[in-house]
Amino acid sequence: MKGIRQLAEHLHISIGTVSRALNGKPDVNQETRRRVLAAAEELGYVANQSGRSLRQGETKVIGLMIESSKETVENADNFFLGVTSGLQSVFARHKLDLIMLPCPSDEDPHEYLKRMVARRIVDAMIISDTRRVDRRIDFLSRAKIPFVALGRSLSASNFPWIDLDFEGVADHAVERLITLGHRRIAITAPSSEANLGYLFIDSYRRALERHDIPFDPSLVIRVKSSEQGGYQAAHELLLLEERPTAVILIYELMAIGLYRRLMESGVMPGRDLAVIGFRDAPRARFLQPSLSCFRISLYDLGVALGRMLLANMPAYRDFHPGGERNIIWPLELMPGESDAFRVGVMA
Amino acid sequence: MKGIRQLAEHLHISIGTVSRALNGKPDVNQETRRRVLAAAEELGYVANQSGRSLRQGETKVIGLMIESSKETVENADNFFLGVTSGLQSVFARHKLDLIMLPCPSDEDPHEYLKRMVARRIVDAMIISDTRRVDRRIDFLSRAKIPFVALGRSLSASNFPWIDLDFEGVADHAVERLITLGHRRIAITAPSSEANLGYLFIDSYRRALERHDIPFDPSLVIRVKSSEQGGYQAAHELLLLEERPTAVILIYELMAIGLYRRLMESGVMPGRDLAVIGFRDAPRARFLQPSLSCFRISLYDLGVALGRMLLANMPAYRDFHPGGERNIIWPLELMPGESDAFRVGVMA
DNA sequence: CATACAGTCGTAAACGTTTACGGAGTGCGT
DNA sequence: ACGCACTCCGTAAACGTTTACGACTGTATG
Repeated sequence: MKGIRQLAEHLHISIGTVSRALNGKPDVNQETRRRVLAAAEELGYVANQSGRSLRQGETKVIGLMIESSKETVENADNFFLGVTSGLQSVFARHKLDLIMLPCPSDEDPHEYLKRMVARRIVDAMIISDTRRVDRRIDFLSRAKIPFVALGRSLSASNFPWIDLDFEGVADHAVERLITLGHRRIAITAPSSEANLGYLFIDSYRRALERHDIPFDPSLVIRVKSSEQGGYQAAHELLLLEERPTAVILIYELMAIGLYRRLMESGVMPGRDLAVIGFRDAPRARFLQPSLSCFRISLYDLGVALGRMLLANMPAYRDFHPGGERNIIWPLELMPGESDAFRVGVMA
Repeated sequence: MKGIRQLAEHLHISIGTVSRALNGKPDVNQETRRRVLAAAEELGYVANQSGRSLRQGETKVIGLMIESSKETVENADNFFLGVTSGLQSVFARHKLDLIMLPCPSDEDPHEYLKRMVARRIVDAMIISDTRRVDRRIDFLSRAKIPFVALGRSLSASNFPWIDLDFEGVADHAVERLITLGHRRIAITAPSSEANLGYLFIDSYRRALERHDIPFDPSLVIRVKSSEQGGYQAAHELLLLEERPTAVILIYELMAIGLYRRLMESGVMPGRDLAVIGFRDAPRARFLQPSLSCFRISLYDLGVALGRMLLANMPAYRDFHPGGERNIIWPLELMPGESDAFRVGVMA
């Protein structure tokens, strides 16, 4: 099957009518439409996207840009795939397809994005891993390409984004640990320039100060968000002269390495050191001890992202009216064994 | 910047010349080309992909289809992102872009693939998670769409694929465990219909029989390839009347749940039960006990996949001559603590 | 001096769609 | 008999490129 022309010839009708029939336009006879659809099905005809989008000026494809930097590869995990299903459930209703655009690690994300957008491969964009200052946001705003960002940024004052509630997590975690008697609480932060690190630490600092606990920079451990990073974090914790009694992890799989390094020194997580983690709670439940973890529903997050994006696309705005332009995505604590003790009680 | 026409007008030359200059065609004056390139850079012109691919009949885009089924989401992990970097390093040299096509979980993979291919969004395909019988392979072969599969299949007799050396892994693992004194060796298999499970078990069975150990179906544990699946696998192992002394895991993160369940019953992995795993060795090293793991270089695998694909694309064949049409991808054992004991010695 | 040829560029067709426009046919009321 | 509204369909232009072809120079060759 070559194109709509062959299909039209096969049916002995004009190509215009075939197109209208396939696209559900009103002015076509019921019977004709039936025949066209049947023939298309039979011959396996599907409209060539290049021709269509050239004519219409839109591609019906949404891009989800992800960075395959070394660090992201190590911890991206099921994160994006989880979000993807939520996104697709929203897009499917509008016959929009979602593709993932992995930015090569040796290419500047901003250049990559520009290329993809300029080539008109997608109509709209979802970007992630936003930097503190992120040129992509200015670019997309200026170019008037609909987009949403997964992650806040200082770059533009007003653009649509959803971000995880890092502040809430840090705050909640600190409060909880303090209630359990902890006063010396360490925290891990990513070594990258992603914005989330700053927010996480800031909120941690504020929560501490609310309880008159002075902020100690040596308790902020900058390591990679991976098993290896967890191992290294534990290593650094053990070297501190005054050892903390609790640690907050920014990524749950770090607990694997952390646990190991601790045990190598005879320190038992969940008894000698409290641990609280972040993100994938189902997984955290199976650690030993199970990790107290702030859970996030990736599917729902995807749905929200999709809705917000459509609200910013003129062609779909009516289906997804208003809604907030920014969302701080809440997380839910799933208590585990890793912090289930009071300081000084067992010691 | 609208299109090539505006660019041409701005330069006071014809649109044909502009196109030739940009595309490096020979019959254009050095000085003219310089001016065109400069103007394009300045005005930020990038060719509209729809127009280009409509004319040329190719999109310069390669699709990597991944399934976001529940199970894949849970264990896909960094696997695809790792492969992706290898693929991109190959494609970059030919100005090909890679996009990931996540098949929605509620859509038939075959239908999804057909849609994507018919819409001409991509020139070629890399498919993964091949089924034992996989209609996608017949379809792509018949439609003459260049493709490679990550995973064998029984579907077509002769198509390009690369597959992990499941047989080698199972074989090697069994041999190793037998050398260490084990006679009763369990193994996990995915509950899905992916082909890898069959190969894995088949080879395991053959290796056993080579040593005159009868195959015991109750030692094949069908669980999900996730932490949860590992937990359940351990649970089932503990219920067996004659408990095995070793287990082979098809996915390394299963060890988390497995370890936990074992310890809950006072069984120490690496002392009371030997464990060997599969795939991501850096991560496995940080488990406690560290997991003996068959390592796989995702980047190199991506490079090989990319090369094989290009060898099957007429336009690029000359750059990537011959090469094997099928590759069994070797894996390397990284010994850990999880199987470092001899049966009966410590008991 | 005629011819050939290389170098450079403009012209226009083609790729596969969608869609504005208008025309053919029908039924109905005047 | 005529106009009108309505339904359905065909025609052709347009989207932004690439590229075959031919035209036009200037230079070398016979």
